[in-house]
Amino acid sequence: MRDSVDDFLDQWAALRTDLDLDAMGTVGRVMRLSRLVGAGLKDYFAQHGMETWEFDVLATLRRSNRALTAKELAAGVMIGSAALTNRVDRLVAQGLVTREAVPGDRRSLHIALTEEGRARVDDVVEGHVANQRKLLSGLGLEDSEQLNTLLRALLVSLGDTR
Amino acid sequence: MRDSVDDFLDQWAALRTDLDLDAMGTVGRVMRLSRLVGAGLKDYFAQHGMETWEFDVLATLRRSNRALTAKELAAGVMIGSAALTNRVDRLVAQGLVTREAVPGDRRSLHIALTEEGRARVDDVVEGHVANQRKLLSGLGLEDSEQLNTLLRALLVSLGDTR
DNA sequence: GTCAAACGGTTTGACATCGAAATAATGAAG
DNA sequence: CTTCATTATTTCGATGTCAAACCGTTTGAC
Repeated sequence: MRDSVDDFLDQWAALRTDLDLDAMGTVGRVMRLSRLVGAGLKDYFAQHGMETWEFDVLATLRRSNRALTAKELAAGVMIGSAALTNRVDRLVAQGLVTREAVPGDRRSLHIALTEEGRARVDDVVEGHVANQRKLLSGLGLEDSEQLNTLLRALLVSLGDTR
Repeated sequence: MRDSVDDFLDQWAALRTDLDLDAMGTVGRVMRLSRLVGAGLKDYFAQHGMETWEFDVLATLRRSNRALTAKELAAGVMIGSAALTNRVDRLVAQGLVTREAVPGDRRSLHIALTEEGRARVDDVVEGHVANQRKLLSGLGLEDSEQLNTLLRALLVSLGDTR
Protein backbone atom coordinates (compact mmCIF):
# COMPACT_ATOMS: atom_id res chain seq x y z
CA MET A 1 0.00 0.00 0.00
CA ARG A 2 1.19 3.47 -0.85
CA ASP A 3 1.14 6.49 1.41
CA SER A 4 1.10 10.13 0.43
CA VAL A 5 4.88 10.30 0.66
CA ASP A 6 5.19 7.74 -2.12
CA ASP A 7 3.24 10.12 -4.30
CA PHE A 8 5.46 13.05 -3.74
CA LEU A 9 8.60 11.00 -4.19
CA ASP A 10 7.23 9.94 -7.55
CA GLN A 11 6.73 13.55 -8.45
CA TRP A 12 10.33 14.38 -7.66
CA ALA A 13 11.58 11.30 -9.42
CA ALA A 14 9.79 12.32 -12.58
CA LEU A 15 11.49 15.72 -12.59
CA ARG A 16 14.90 15.08 -11.17
CA THR A 17 16.18 11.63 -11.98
CA ASP A 18 19.48 12.55 -10.37
CA LEU A 19 18.19 12.65 -6.80
CA ASP A 20 18.46 9.72 -4.43
CA LEU A 21 15.16 9.96 -2.67
CA ASP A 22 15.16 7.26 -0.01
CA ALA A 23 16.27 9.56 2.77
CA MET A 24 13.75 12.13 1.67
CA GLY A 25 11.04 9.55 2.03
CA THR A 26 12.03 8.62 5.54
CA VAL A 27 12.32 12.21 6.67
CA GLY A 28 9.02 13.07 5.04
CA ARG A 29 7.34 10.19 6.79
CA VAL A 30 8.71 11.07 10.18
CA MET A 31 7.56 14.67 9.84
CA ARG A 32 4.18 13.71 8.53
CA LEU A 33 3.66 11.04 11.13
CA SER A 34 4.48 13.39 13.95
CA ARG A 35 1.78 15.74 12.75
CA LEU A 36 -0.83 13.04 12.46
CA VAL A 37 0.05 11.53 15.79
CA GLY A 38 0.17 14.97 17.36
CA ALA A 39 -3.34 15.61 16.13
CA GLY A 40 -4.44 12.29 17.61
CA LEU A 41 -3.00 13.21 20.99
CA LYS A 42 -4.60 16.61 20.87
CA ASP A 43 -8.00 15.09 20.23
CA TYR A 44 -7.72 12.83 23.23
CA PHE A 45 -6.61 15.58 25.57
CA ALA A 46 -9.32 17.89 24.30
CA GLN A 47 -11.90 15.28 25.24
CA HIS A 48 -10.56 15.50 28.75
CA GLY A 49 -10.52 19.27 28.97
CA MET A 50 -6.79 19.52 28.66
CA GLU A 51 -4.35 20.78 26.10
CA THR A 52 -1.27 18.94 24.95
CA TRP A 53 1.10 21.51 26.40
CA GLU A 54 -0.54 21.20 29.81
CA PHE A 55 -0.10 17.48 29.85
CA ASP A 56 3.47 17.86 28.66
CA VAL A 57 4.41 20.02 31.58
CA LEU A 58 2.42 18.18 34.21
CA ALA A 59 3.60 14.79 33.03
CA THR A 60 7.22 15.88 33.01
CA LEU A 61 6.90 16.94 36.62
CA ARG A 62 5.00 13.84 37.56
CA ARG A 63 7.42 11.34 36.12
CA SER A 64 10.38 13.23 37.59
CA ASN A 65 8.79 12.63 40.96
CA ARG A 66 10.22 15.84 42.36
CA ALA A 67 10.15 19.58 41.83
CA LEU A 68 12.11 20.85 38.83
CA THR A 69 13.74 24.16 38.15
CA ALA A 70 12.43 26.21 35.26
CA LYS A 71 15.51 25.30 33.30
CA GLU A 72 15.08 21.57 33.79
CA LEU A 73 11.43 21.77 32.96
CA ALA A 74 12.00 23.79 29.81
CA ALA A 75 14.56 21.26 28.65
CA GLY A 76 12.19 18.41 29.50
CA VAL A 77 9.45 19.74 27.28
CA MET A 78 11.79 21.11 24.63
CA ILE A 79 10.68 24.74 24.68
CA GLY A 80 12.45 27.99 25.46
CA SER A 81 12.48 29.61 28.85
CA ALA A 82 10.14 32.39 27.77
CA ALA A 83 7.46 29.95 26.70
CA LEU A 84 7.88 28.07 29.94
CA THR A 85 7.30 31.15 32.06
CA ASN A 86 4.05 31.58 30.21
CA ARG A 87 2.97 27.98 30.64
CA VAL A 88 3.81 27.85 34.30
CA ASP A 89 1.92 31.09 34.86
CA ARG A 90 -1.21 29.51 33.52
CA LEU A 91 -0.78 26.26 35.41
CA VAL A 92 -0.24 28.18 38.62
CA ALA A 93 -3.44 30.12 37.90
CA GLN A 94 -5.24 26.78 37.59
CA GLY A 95 -3.78 25.62 40.86
CA LEU A 96 -2.07 22.62 39.28
CA VAL A 97 1.47 23.73 39.95
CA THR A 98 3.41 25.93 42.36
CA ARG A 99 6.51 28.06 42.14
CA GLU A 100 8.64 27.92 45.26
CA ALA A 101 11.90 29.55 46.15
CA VAL A 102 14.90 27.25 46.13
CA PRO A 103 16.73 27.35 49.44
CA GLY A 104 20.33 28.22 48.75
CA ASP A 105 19.90 29.88 45.34
CA ARG A 106 17.60 32.82 45.08
CA ARG A 107 17.86 32.86 41.29
CA SER A 108 16.19 29.51 40.85
CA LEU A 109 12.66 28.33 41.36
CA HIS A 110 11.26 24.94 42.09
CA ILE A 111 8.19 24.19 40.08
CA ALA A 112 6.15 21.45 41.67
CA LEU A 113 2.83 19.71 41.17
CA THR A 114 0.07 20.49 43.61
CA GLU A 115 -1.98 17.65 44.94
CA GLU A 116 -4.63 18.54 42.40
CA GLY A 117 -2.08 18.67 39.61
CA ARG A 118 -0.80 15.24 40.46
CA ALA A 119 -4.31 13.84 40.55
CA ARG A 120 -5.09 15.39 37.19
CA VAL A 121 -2.12 13.79 35.41
CA ASP A 122 -2.67 10.45 37.02
CA ASP A 123 -6.27 10.63 35.94
CA VAL A 124 -5.53 11.38 32.35
CA VAL A 125 -2.41 9.34 31.73
CA GLU A 126 -4.16 6.01 31.62
CA GLY A 127 -6.43 6.98 28.78
CA HIS A 128 -3.52 8.73 27.14
CA VAL A 129 -1.57 5.49 26.99
CA ALA A 130 -4.60 3.69 25.62
CA ASN A 131 -5.00 6.38 23.00
CA GLN A 132 -1.38 6.05 21.96
CA ARG A 133 -1.81 2.33 21.62
CA LYS A 134 -4.85 2.95 19.47
CA LEU A 135 -2.93 5.31 17.22
CA LEU A 136 -0.30 2.63 16.67
CA SER A 137 -2.73 -0.24 16.39
CA GLY A 138 -2.18 -0.48 12.66
CA LEU A 139 1.12 -2.19 13.40
CA GLY A 140 1.36 -5.72 14.75
CA LEU A 141 3.26 -6.46 17.91
CA GLU A 142 6.40 -7.55 16.13
CA ASP A 143 6.44 -4.59 13.77
CA SER A 144 5.89 -2.29 16.71
CA GLU A 145 8.93 -3.65 18.48
CA GLN A 146 10.99 -3.35 15.36
CA LEU A 147 9.90 0.21 14.81
CA ASN A 148 10.80 1.05 18.36
CA THR A 149 14.24 -0.42 17.97
CA LEU A 150 14.91 1.47 14.77
CA LEU A 151 13.66 4.76 16.14
CA ARG A 152 15.80 4.33 19.22
CA ALA A 153 18.88 3.65 17.10
CA LEU A 154 18.22 6.73 15.05
CA LEU A 155 17.71 8.91 18.10
CA VAL A 156 20.90 7.65 19.65
CA SER A 157 22.79 8.35 16.45
CA LEU A 158 21.49 11.90 16.59
CA GLY A 159 22.82 12.30 20.08
CA ASP A 160 19.53 12.00 21.92
CA THR A 161 20.93 10.19 24.86
CA ARG A 162 20.29 12.87 27.43
CA MET B 1 22.17 1.81 23.66
CA ARG B 2 19.54 3.82 25.46
CA ASP B 3 17.95 7.02 24.25
CA SER B 4 16.29 9.73 26.31
CA VAL B 5 12.91 8.12 25.85
CA ASP B 6 14.11 5.01 27.65
CA ASP B 7 14.86 7.21 30.61
CA PHE B 8 11.47 8.72 30.81
CA LEU B 9 9.75 5.39 30.34
CA ASP B 10 11.74 4.14 33.30
CA GLN B 11 10.53 7.07 35.32
CA TRP B 12 6.93 6.25 34.55
CA ALA B 13 7.48 2.56 35.17
CA ALA B 14 8.82 3.31 38.61
CA LEU B 15 5.70 5.27 39.54
CA ARG B 16 2.92 3.54 37.73
CA THR B 17 3.50 -0.17 37.33
CA ASP B 18 0.05 -0.50 35.83
CA LEU B 19 0.81 1.32 32.59
CA ASP B 20 1.77 -0.47 29.40
CA LEU B 21 4.39 1.86 28.07
CA ASP B 22 5.45 0.45 24.70
CA ALA B 23 3.14 2.66 22.71
CA MET B 24 4.18 5.66 24.77
CA GLY B 25 7.77 4.97 23.82
CA THR B 26 7.04 4.81 20.14
CA VAL B 27 4.97 7.96 20.16
CA GLY B 28 7.57 9.75 22.23
CA ARG B 29 10.28 8.73 19.81
CA VAL B 30 8.36 9.85 16.77
CA MET B 31 7.67 13.25 18.30
CA ARG B 32 11.19 13.68 19.52
CA LEU B 33 12.72 12.54 16.27
CA SER B 34 10.63 14.95 14.27
CA ARG B 35 11.96 17.80 16.36
CA LEU B 36 15.57 16.78 16.03
CA VAL B 37 15.24 16.14 12.33
CA GLY B 38 13.35 19.39 11.91
CA ALA B 39 16.21 21.22 13.57
CA GLY B 40 18.65 19.49 11.25
CA LEU B 41 16.69 20.61 8.21
CA LYS B 42 16.43 24.14 9.53
CA ASP B 43 20.20 24.33 9.95
CA TYR B 44 20.81 23.30 6.39
CA PHE B 45 18.33 25.74 4.93
CA ALA B 46 19.66 28.54 7.09
CA GLN B 47 23.10 27.94 5.62
CA HIS B 48 21.54 28.58 2.25
CA GLY B 49 19.67 31.70 3.22
CA MET B 50 16.32 30.01 3.28
CA GLU B 51 13.77 29.04 5.88
CA THR B 52 12.07 25.70 6.12
CA TRP B 53 8.65 27.11 5.33
CA GLU B 54 9.97 28.74 2.17
CA PHE B 55 11.41 25.48 0.93
CA ASP B 56 8.21 23.69 1.84
CA VAL B 57 6.11 25.93 -0.33
CA LEU B 58 8.54 26.22 -3.22
CA ALA B 59 9.25 22.50 -3.26
CA THR B 60 5.58 21.64 -3.23
CA LEU B 61 5.07 23.79 -6.29
CA ARG B 62 8.16 22.47 -7.98
CA ARG B 63 7.37 18.81 -7.58
CA SER B 64 3.78 19.37 -8.67
CA ASN B 65 5.19 20.73 -11.90
CA ARG B 66 2.29 23.10 -12.35
CA ALA B 67 0.57 26.02 -10.68
CA LEU B 68 -1.53 25.16 -7.65
CA THR B 69 -4.51 26.85 -6.10
CA ALA B 70 -4.15 28.22 -2.60
CA LYS B 71 -6.23 25.37 -1.34
CA GLU B 72 -4.07 22.70 -2.92
CA LEU B 73 -0.93 24.38 -1.73
CA ALA B 74 -2.18 24.75 1.82
CA ALA B 75 -3.08 21.07 1.90
CA GLY B 76 0.30 20.16 0.46
CA VAL B 77 2.20 21.88 3.21
CA MET B 78 -0.31 21.02 5.93
CA ILE B 79 -1.13 24.52 7.10
CA GLY B 80 -4.34 26.54 7.21
CA SER B 81 -5.40 28.88 4.44
CA ALA B 82 -4.74 31.95 6.58
CA ALA B 83 -1.12 31.00 7.10
CA LEU B 84 -0.74 30.29 3.42
CA THR B 85 -1.89 33.75 2.42
CA ASN B 86 0.87 35.11 4.59
CA ARG B 87 3.54 32.82 3.18
CA VAL B 88 2.62 33.46 -0.40
CA ASP B 89 2.62 37.20 0.25
CA ARG B 90 6.22 36.99 1.34
CA LEU B 91 7.30 34.75 -1.50
CA VAL B 92 5.67 37.07 -4.00
CA ALA B 93 7.55 39.97 -2.41
CA GLN B 94 10.76 38.02 -3.00
CA GLY B 95 9.84 37.38 -6.59
CA LEU B 96 9.92 33.62 -6.18
CA VAL B 97 6.25 33.02 -6.82
CA THR B 98 3.32 34.63 -8.59
CA ARG B 99 -0.42 34.80 -8.00
CA GLU B 100 -2.41 34.63 -11.22
CA ALA B 101 -6.12 34.66 -11.87
CA VAL B 102 -7.59 31.32 -12.87
CA PRO B 103 -9.44 31.59 -16.15
CA GLY B 104 -12.95 30.37 -15.55
CA ASP B 105 -13.14 30.75 -11.79
CA ARG B 106 -12.52 34.15 -10.34
CA ARG B 107 -12.57 32.80 -6.78
CA SER B 108 -9.41 30.83 -7.23
CA LEU B 109 -5.82 31.78 -7.80
CA HIS B 110 -3.00 29.94 -9.41
CA ILE B 111 0.17 30.18 -7.44
CA ALA B 112 3.17 29.44 -9.60
CA LEU B 113 6.94 29.47 -9.34
CA THR B 114 8.75 32.21 -11.15
CA GLU B 115 11.84 31.30 -13.13
CA GLU B 116 13.90 32.48 -10.21
CA GLY B 117 11.82 30.49 -7.76
CA ARG B 118 12.30 27.33 -9.76
CA ALA B 119 16.03 27.91 -9.96
CA ARG B 120 16.21 28.50 -6.24
CA VAL B 121 14.53 25.18 -5.32
CA ASP B 122 16.51 23.23 -7.84
CA ASP B 123 19.63 24.76 -6.43
CA VAL B 124 18.89 23.88 -2.86
CA VAL B 125 17.21 20.52 -3.21
CA GLU B 126 20.34 18.59 -3.99
CA GLY B 127 22.08 19.60 -0.80
CA HIS B 128 18.82 19.11 1.04
CA VAL B 129 18.69 15.48 -0.01
CA ALA B 130 22.32 15.03 1.00
CA ASN B 131 21.57 16.60 4.35
CA GLN B 132 18.65 14.27 4.90
CA ARG B 133 20.85 11.31 4.10
CA LYS B 134 23.37 12.60 6.60
CA LEU B 135 20.73 12.91 9.27
CA LEU B 136 19.77 9.28 8.75
CA SER B 137 23.29 7.99 8.32
CA GLY B 138 23.21 6.38 11.75
CA LEU B 139 21.10 3.64 10.23
CA GLY B 140 22.48 1.04 7.84
CA LEU B 141 20.92 0.49 4.45
CA GLU B 142 18.86 -2.45 5.53
CA ASP B 143 17.59 -0.79 8.68
CA SER B 144 16.71 2.27 6.65
CA GLU B 145 14.57 0.26 4.32
CA GLN B 146 12.89 -1.47 7.19
CA LEU B 147 12.19 1.81 8.90
CA ASN B 148 10.70 3.18 5.73
CA THR B 149 8.44 0.19 5.36
CA LEU B 150 7.21 0.44 8.93
CA LEU B 151 6.60 4.15 8.75
CA ARG B 152 4.67 3.72 5.54
CA ALA B 153 2.51 1.04 7.08
CA LEU B 154 1.77 3.25 10.03
CA LEU B 155 0.92 6.23 7.85
CA VAL B 156 -1.39 4.14 5.74
CA SER B 157 -3.11 2.80 8.83
CA LEU B 158 -3.71 6.39 9.89
CA GLY B 159 -5.33 7.16 6.60
CA ASP B 160 -2.48 9.07 5.02
CA THR B 161 -3.09 7.76 1.56
CA ARG B 162 -4.34 10.85 -0.21
C1' DG C 1 36.20 42.72 49.54
C1' DT C 2 35.18 44.18 44.78
C1' DC C 3 34.15 43.69 40.18
C1' DA C 4 33.20 41.37 36.03
C1' DA C 5 31.38 37.43 33.93
C1' DA C 6 28.11 33.73 34.07
C1' DC C 7 23.65 32.18 35.36
C1' DG C 8 18.42 31.62 36.09
C1' DG C 9 14.16 33.59 35.06
C1' DT C 10 11.07 37.13 33.39
C1' DT C 11 9.78 40.74 30.23
C1' DT C 12 9.38 42.64 25.75
C1' DG C 13 8.60 43.03 20.82
C1' DA C 14 8.17 40.78 16.57
C1' DC C 15 6.04 37.34 14.03
C1' DA C 16 3.54 33.08 12.60
C1' DT C 17 -0.35 30.34 13.15
C1' DC C 18 -5.07 29.36 14.01
C1' DG C 19 -10.19 29.58 13.88
C1' DA C 20 -13.85 32.44 12.83
C1' DA C 21 -15.90 36.16 10.36
C1' DA C 22 -15.90 38.71 6.08
C1' DT C 23 -15.81 39.06 1.04
C1' DA C 24 -16.52 37.51 -3.37
C1' DA C 25 -17.84 34.32 -6.91
C1' DT C 26 -20.16 30.06 -8.39
C1' DG C 27 -23.66 26.67 -8.97
C1' DA C 28 -27.98 24.59 -8.33
C1' DA C 29 -32.85 24.60 -7.17
C1' DG C 30 -37.20 26.14 -7.98
C1' DC D 1 -33.60 34.67 -13.22
C1' DT D 2 -33.31 35.10 -8.49
C1' DT D 3 -32.25 33.22 -4.28
C1' DC D 4 -29.54 30.36 -1.29
C1' DA D 5 -26.10 27.22 -0.01
C1' DT D 6 -21.31 26.31 -1.15
C1' DT D 7 -16.61 27.22 -2.37
C1' DA D 8 -12.11 29.95 -2.43
C1' DT D 9 -9.46 33.22 -0.38
C1' DT D 10 -8.39 37.08 2.68
C1' DT D 11 -8.86 39.65 6.92
C1' DC D 12 -9.22 39.91 11.85
C1' DG D 13 -8.44 38.94 16.70
C1' DA D 14 -6.40 35.98 19.95
C1' DT D 15 -2.67 33.19 21.30
C1' DG D 16 1.84 31.07 21.57
C1' DT D 17 6.62 31.02 20.50
C1' DC D 18 11.14 32.83 19.93
C1' DA D 19 15.28 35.72 20.43
C1' DA D 20 17.10 39.41 22.68
C1' DA D 21 17.21 42.62 26.36
C1' DC D 22 16.88 42.86 31.18
C1' DC D 23 17.23 42.20 36.37
C1' DG D 24 18.70 40.14 40.30
C1' DT D 25 22.00 36.58 42.09
C1' DT D 26 26.08 33.86 42.30
C1' DT D 27 30.79 32.71 41.36
C1' DG D 28 35.52 33.32 40.93
C1' DA D 29 39.66 35.95 40.04
C1' DC D 30 42.37 39.35 41.63
